[in-house]
Amino acid sequence: MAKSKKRSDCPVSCSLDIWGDKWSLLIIRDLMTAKQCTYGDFLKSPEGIATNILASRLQTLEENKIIEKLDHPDSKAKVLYKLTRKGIDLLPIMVEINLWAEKYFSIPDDRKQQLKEVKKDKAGFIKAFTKNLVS
Amino acid sequence: MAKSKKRSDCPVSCSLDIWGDKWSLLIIRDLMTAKQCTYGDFLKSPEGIATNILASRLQTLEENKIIEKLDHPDSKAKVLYKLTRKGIDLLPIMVEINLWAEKYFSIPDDRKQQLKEVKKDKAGFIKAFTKNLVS
DNA sequence: TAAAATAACTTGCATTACGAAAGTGATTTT
DNA sequence: AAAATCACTTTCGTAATGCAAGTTATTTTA
Repeated sequence: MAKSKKRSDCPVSCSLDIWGDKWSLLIIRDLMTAKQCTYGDFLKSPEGIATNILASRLQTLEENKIIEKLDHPDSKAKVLYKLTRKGIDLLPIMVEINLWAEKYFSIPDDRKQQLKEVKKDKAGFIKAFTKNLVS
Repeated sequence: MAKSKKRSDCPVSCSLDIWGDKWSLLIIRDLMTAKQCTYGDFLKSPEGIATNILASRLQTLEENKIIEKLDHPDSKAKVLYKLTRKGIDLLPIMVEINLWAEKYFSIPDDRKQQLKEVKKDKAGFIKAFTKNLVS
């Protein structure tokens, strides 16, 4: 896979160069909800990512230090993926995406419930959630 | 262009179905900084979007009510694009992207200056900036 | 302990999207 | 009246996507 050079110095452009596609943020979403995922876990998500696309995105995200690979404690056949601090710091973006989507789409009830908490104290939620992911 | 059906009920997935690509958020960025843009204005941005891609993205964003077309007051040959309220409400996401990028990339000095203000009072900044865009 | 299953990918191939360049038609300027 | 501008559209080569099947290493089952 060719390394795409950055299109400009704009922070938005630089960010999109890494995770600006239809799949990367879903991988990151999975890692925020589950903390650690195997390759197979990602495949179970409802959007149904193809195996080759998943492998390609995991590689790009790893190259950009958004995620990292770990040995699975129980089995040499499995691999664990988790967010780095850089990846965890995407949480505020993820939260705002959820809030925007809640305003303009109909979203699942369990998500709505969680967002109720978020709106009560956004900074507090981010801090607590981040702390949980970091540990 | 085929209308892509949504991949799941996840708010993140639904959002990415609309603007999850390398260009859409750059168009939105341009509209946030300039308030109104012509087709030619978008082409002037440093990332260098191709004309056919621009036309395609503008159409998708318009279909999804993120932007709208206006008649140009000075000329029948020109078209003005601006954000709808739904598009303006992407501002918090845009702000968080900028903050994340500032932390992990080196970004232009003028952007850094603006982000200093943001960090002083995020909610206040969003409110004021939104008000400016809405008017 | 040999065979089947699981896990994490990789490969092949058809379809779709992207990107660069040139072209079109409606205005607008010279 | 001719040239330029504006907002696209078209063409076409290349790259990315998506589906299915295949591969290799490791585990589990019979």
